[in-house]
Amino acid sequence: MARTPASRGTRAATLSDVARLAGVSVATASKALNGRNHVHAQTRERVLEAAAQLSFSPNSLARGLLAGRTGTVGLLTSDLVGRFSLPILMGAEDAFGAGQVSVFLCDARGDAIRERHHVQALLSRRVDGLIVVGSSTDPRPPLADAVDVPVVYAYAPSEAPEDLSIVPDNVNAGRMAVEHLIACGRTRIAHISGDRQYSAARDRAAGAQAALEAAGLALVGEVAYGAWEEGWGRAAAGMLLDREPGVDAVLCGSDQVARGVLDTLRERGRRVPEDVAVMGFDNWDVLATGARPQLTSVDMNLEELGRAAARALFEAIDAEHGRGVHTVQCRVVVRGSTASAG
Amino acid sequence: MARTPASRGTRAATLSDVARLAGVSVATASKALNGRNHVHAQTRERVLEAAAQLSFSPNSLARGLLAGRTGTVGLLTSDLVGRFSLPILMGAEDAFGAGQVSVFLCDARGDAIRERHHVQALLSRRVDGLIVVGSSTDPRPPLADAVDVPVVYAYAPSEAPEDLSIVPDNVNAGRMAVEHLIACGRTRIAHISGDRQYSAARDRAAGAQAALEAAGLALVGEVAYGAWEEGWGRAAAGMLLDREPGVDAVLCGSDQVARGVLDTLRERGRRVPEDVAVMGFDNWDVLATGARPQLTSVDMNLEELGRAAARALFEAIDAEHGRGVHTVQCRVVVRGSTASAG
DNA sequence: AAAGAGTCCGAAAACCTTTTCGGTCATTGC
DNA sequence: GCAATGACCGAAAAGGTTTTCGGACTCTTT
Repeated sequence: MARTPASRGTRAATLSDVARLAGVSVATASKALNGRNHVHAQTRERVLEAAAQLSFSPNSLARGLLAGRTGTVGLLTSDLVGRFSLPILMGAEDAFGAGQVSVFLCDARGDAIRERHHVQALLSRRVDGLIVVGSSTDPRPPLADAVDVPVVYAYAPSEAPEDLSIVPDNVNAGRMAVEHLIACGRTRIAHISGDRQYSAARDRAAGAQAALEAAGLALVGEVAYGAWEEGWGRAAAGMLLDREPGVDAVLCGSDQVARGVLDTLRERGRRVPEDVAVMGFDNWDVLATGARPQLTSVDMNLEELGRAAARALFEAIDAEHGRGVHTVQCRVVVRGSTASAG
Repeated sequence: MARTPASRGTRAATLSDVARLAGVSVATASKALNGRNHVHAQTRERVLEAAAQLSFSPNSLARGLLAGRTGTVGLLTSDLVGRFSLPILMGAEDAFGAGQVSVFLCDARGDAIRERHHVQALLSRRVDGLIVVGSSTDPRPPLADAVDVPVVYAYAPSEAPEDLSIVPDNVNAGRMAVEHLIACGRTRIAHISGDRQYSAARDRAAGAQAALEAAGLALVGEVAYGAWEEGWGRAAAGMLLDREPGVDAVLCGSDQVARGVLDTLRERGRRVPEDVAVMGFDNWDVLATGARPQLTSVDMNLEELGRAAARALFEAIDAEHGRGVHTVQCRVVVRGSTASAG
């Protein structure tokens, strides 16, 4: 006999089946399985045994329908392929997965139409909350639809100030980077960054310059904005060495840029870190640990950001909705490219 | 008044609300909204209007409870952080998202206990099917629990031959790579690969050697197994040049290894591709396009693999369950590192 | 004008679980 | 022995949707 969908295995056991096998009513079975009041120990034992025998698993749909809560949340990303969504997603999944919450994953591909479609689908599935993950740290418009569940924006803050957003602290990241270079004894520090259109680039530069001023120093040359690519790093490093041969540290806007800078320094015969220290941002493992020497980088703690977003959503579901933009701190991961100058 | 969870917004509108506003019964409202038989056009219009006014969105829980189908699937990955799960996940999400299916994402972190926990949770949510994504192409044990919904294994095949698995064709990938190098006029081809423990490394090497034999050639030296790291590529390339100075092409086990090989070739004064052609596997964009010259690489079409897994799951849900291991073809992405030797 | 056909709508059951409330039984104290 | 109490169990409703079936109404045909 062909295995049609209807006949695939025996239909999952229901509470009625368990109750019948245990010789009790469904009400008693429910109470026994949920550890509720006033069930005789012996009866409970019978019910548990029956449930195990039928490998009973309560239907979450029915439960959710009744309770008005589903124990699910939606994770709406606009750019799954990107480097930054993933760790955030990991952290969120981590924080939720520890409890009883399951995560719906949706990728809007940066398309507003698709985003609305996904939001509608999630609402129809009665998610308890929503996390919206952006693909850059630039603010994004809030969700188009009116949603009656809590929403937390992660990485990219919402443009609406009354929304709750959790973002990395790029300004402080720039500050910490420069402070590390200064602690390594560097004083002639240049900054080769990525695309100026990105607030991440501007914020990091602002933080870096603030730290320099605080130390009574100034940047060597201007901030060199360009692209988030190795090729830009190579080219910009060449120009920098031509114009400012005395530079003793290069802070790079990303690890990709830093890889390019390292290449050019090597070719020009500058030793790293003895002659010039190099730092990146993002702590992208494959780039940072494959470099020669291994690359010191600022980690944005994205996984922690994801966990923070999940926690914030929990709180918003259970009680009051938080507001405004919160930041997650970053940290410097020290590797060979910034060993202290003897 | 404090906004308690109960008072957050007005409770979502139900079909009864719509029916009442339209002045019809819930049955009629349901039929009108679902385009069913025998509803007067004018009545339907009234219902649609009422639904729009209340921004009614049908409760998927109730629908799923009744239909026995939820329109959800579980995506169980063992290694979300890894490079390979993500595109597969993208492709699957893509194929599902086009329809009416939502995806539950779970990361088991490579832990069997956690995996069982997630499977139980997914079954309790009555998913219609399951995709299990491995973190390497080595076979993995099948799911521990008996599941009464279709399961498709992606990337890592199941050890059980009666399960349905969809994997990249690594043997053919190796073959295609060597054929490309031969087409570029190379005859003295060496192979520097990654960790021998991985079947991906062994399969690619086997395919490469088969293609060489078919062309009446032989590998220069032995296959150099090592680690999936740039450092190994640099070291192995050094040894290779010492032992086999006449080599005119290096096939690398991954793009990371290839980056290391490129570095050493440059330092030894070998021009790429004029003197030595270099190829990688994986087509990891950030590594391949950042290299000098840009790196020719074999793309495993992982996103297509994810789509194929989703399609296979669709079929298994609707009808008969397929069996055995299916492969997805890969393709060579040509860049500067293998330009034809004049 | 009556019968038949066709069109449209509504009542009710089904899906599965949880919770409330009432009922049964035994036990205990007087 | 009787009433009160407590322990345990079961009936029923609720949650929102879809579907089936029967009923009511209208229009056409003879």
